[in-house]
Amino acid sequence: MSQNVYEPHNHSHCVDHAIDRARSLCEQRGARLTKVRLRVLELIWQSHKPMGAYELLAILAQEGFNPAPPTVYRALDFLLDLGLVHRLHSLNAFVGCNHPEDQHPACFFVCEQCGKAQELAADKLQALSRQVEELLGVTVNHQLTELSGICPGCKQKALEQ
Amino acid sequence: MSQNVYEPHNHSHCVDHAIDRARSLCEQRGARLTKVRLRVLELIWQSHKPMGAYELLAILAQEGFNPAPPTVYRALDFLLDLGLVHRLHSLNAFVGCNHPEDQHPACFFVCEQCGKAQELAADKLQALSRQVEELLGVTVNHQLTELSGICPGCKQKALEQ
DNA sequence: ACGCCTTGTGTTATATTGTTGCAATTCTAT
DNA sequence: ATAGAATTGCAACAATATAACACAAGGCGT
Ligand SMILES: [Zn+2]
Ligand SMILES: [Zn+2]
Ligand SMILES: [Zn+2]
Ligand SMILES: [Zn+2]
Repeated sequence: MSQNVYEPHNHSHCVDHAIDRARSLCEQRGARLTKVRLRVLELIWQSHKPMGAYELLAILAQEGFNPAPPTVYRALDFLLDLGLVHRLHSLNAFVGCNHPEDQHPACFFVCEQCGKAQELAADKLQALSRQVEELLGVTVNHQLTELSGICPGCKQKALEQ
Repeated sequence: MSQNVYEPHNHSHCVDHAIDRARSLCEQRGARLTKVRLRVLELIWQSHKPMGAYELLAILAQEGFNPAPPTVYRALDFLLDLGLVHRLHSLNAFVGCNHPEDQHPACFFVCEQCGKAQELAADKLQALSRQVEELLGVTVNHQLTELSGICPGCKQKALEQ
């Protein structure tokens, strides 16, 4: 289990670690972490709130990058392939992964109020996957669980009003 | 656990049951299962392959319904609210639910080859939900798990070629 | 350094999916 | 009958994602 993003924490640690791991993972895999790709990853890690492709694109455009959709989608595809980010389909958004080294089924809780996403360790989910394989005789290739609701902070704010 | 859609079965039973339950659920809730709504539900149940909104719309248009996007999205919203269909975000598609009576976290396996979707009983998932609530102090409102891979039939076909 | 191949990028256009707003109609209940 | 609510028709439009093709940059053996 990773840290809890709903609690105060030194977020620059999140960012630094993410970028470091991205660099070493790329080196290890012989992949090129180019300027756009790195910048997209940085932007995604600016907060724990998943970002949309066009939200990213707008910022890239301001910063002088080629302001066309393929720019950001290519970078995102690259990052997704390496496991450096996850895609949250229910939000059409992307969020950084905090343990890209090992492939894993993604599981996220997203606060419907503040939008922050917390990735969860997926031991149970791996088990689910195996169970489904036995039950149906299928082979599972991908798996994504998306939970949403209200985080403690937003509950508190709601009470105060 | 529901039946296995990857095995041969009398599919008209699936359809009939689904429509019957839809009618009684609507009556019970004082909701109106209008012509468009019923037709959309029927179309969705034509197979176990999730259908896209515009795929549905094209058929509706052929059948003389108002051929504008809101037509189908409104019907889908209605069906989603009642729990008669589930939305598979990773496919941008919709599939019938086989036990709409009780609200439940959705869990589907979708074959990447033939596209058929099997809904799975979610005992473990309900447990996951509670676990996440305790762990993070959050309240879970929605939950969706989407698995994908290859079903037995498609494995077999692959071998034969 | 040179050519060669692979990978990444620029550019334009287009496809797909989903929403908003408002008027007209139909249903329902008093 | 009539008021209020739910449903539908209609016309734009917004948001998300991909295709196709040309060009540039980097990596590699010679
Ligand atoms: Zn952080
Ligand atoms: Zn992850
Ligand atoms: Zn069936
Ligand atoms: Zn269901």
